[in-house]
Amino acid sequence: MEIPKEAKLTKDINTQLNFYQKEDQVLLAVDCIIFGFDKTNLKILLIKRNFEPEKGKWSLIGGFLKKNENLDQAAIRVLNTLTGLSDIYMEQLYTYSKVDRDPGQRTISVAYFALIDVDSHQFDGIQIDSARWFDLDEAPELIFDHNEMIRKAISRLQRRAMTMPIGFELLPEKFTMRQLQNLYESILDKKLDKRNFINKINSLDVLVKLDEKDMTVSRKGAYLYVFDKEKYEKKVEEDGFSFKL
Amino acid sequence: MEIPKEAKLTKDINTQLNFYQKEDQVLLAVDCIIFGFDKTNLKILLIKRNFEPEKGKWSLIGGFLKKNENLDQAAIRVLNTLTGLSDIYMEQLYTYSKVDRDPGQRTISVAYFALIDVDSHQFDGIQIDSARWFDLDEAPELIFDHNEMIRKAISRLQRRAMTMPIGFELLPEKFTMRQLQNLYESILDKKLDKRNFINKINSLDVLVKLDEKDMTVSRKGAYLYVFDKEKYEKKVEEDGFSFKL
DNA sequence: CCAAAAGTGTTCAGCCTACACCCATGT
DNA sequence: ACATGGGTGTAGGCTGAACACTTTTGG
Repeated sequence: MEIPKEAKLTKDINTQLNFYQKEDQVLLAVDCIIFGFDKTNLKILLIKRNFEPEKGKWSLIGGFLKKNENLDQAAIRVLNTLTGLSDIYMEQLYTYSKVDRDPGQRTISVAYFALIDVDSHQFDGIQIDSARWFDLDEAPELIFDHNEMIRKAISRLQRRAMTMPIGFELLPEKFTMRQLQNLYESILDKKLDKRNFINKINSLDVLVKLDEKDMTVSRKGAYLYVFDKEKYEKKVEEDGFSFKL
Repeated sequence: MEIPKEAKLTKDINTQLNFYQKEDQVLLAVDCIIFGFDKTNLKILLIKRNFEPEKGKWSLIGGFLKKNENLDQAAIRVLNTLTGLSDIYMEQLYTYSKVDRDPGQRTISVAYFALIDVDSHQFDGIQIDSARWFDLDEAPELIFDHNEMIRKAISRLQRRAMTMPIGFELLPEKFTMRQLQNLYESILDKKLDKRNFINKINSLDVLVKLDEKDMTVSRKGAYLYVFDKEKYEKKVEEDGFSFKL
């Protein structure tokens, strides 16, 4: 293995581009957009920074990639360290690299987004007192390019919602049709027709209706459903849903 | 601006994660998946490496991010340096970070993909004699995780093709319906019905039929079309196409 | 006159959309 | 008895999919 430690002139352009230049090493950060659903609204988790730069401002949670882990692992570690959460759906979103995005130092940041059910994870371990859930439309101004990250995360989430029922991650195990519809309305940011929605969901044939009712919201009570994980996964592989709403 | 140069113990977990640790800096590479269309088939451009590691094997073109540029710029620079091409559609795809993906050194790679019309860019400047176009299905085994990158690029391209007519980038200025259909068939990897395809394209109302014919392929000749850039851009903003095929 | 590609419409089925009334229950 | 949310079905329009024959002209 030959790794030139310094650039040298060469006519071999092919090689030229591949020099290992110590000075071109950078810090790689991971920032997490954490979407939560509380049975009514979609929210994101933000923290108030208690360190420089931008101390006191709101931001996404984040950390740096370590030498001995990959990005997925770093994202999981960051999420876990700051919130105590583990075993959470996470997906890489996009890599942000504007030269001056962090005024303090050259940092490239890989954004991830996570989906969780707010109530099931009572933050046994919310490690940060300065963390708070915000409704999507009332999120504050964030540091650096974090607002841009959130915008992109929302549009990715919207696309995901059309391709597959996201519910697994964002809903409690048992949930009502109304809650599922609330979730979709939050994600897509529009009202949906109750009957059409239910028909659509039922036609996908991935839910199981229980004999149990949720009596907390209405007098009449609403039937609870669970995902049929097996049917769901099979369906994802075969057709991959389409799901126009 | 305070940037601790070394980690120190602290109870403030919020800060702990954000230490600037020199040792955790990494090299950031950019790899480009270059799709080309030659009026009949979709291809990708690969080079034979003439440097270690993996000298002699086929790979994507790539290079390292420099301190004073962002990733988009690095991708453009890499593409331009190696092929002479400029002013090309490029889009960030995904960031690959397996710890041992490059056995030589810890490298994280951001994959980009580019779309070009093979014939319009006769590689005035193909700087690399060892570069070659491959049909999608006959691409060789590549180094590292480059095959995985290509798979992801193809599926992204397929999704793009459904959201908007990709044609601008991959076709010459004037093209026939058959060529456009060939393009879509290559991307989606399936045969399409001629009449349905034409009806669909026409209903989008973004093409202009010229009085000119391409006589090179058939006795009868086929009408040439150009994109109506204005209508196209307007449409992308308003509806954003949908485009089921 | 034949080979090769271009061009052109219609029918059917499935899916999305819009829409309104009764039900069950706790207070 | 009433207020609140839960639950249910149908008709019309649009869009995607399947499908075959005629036209043109160089050789």
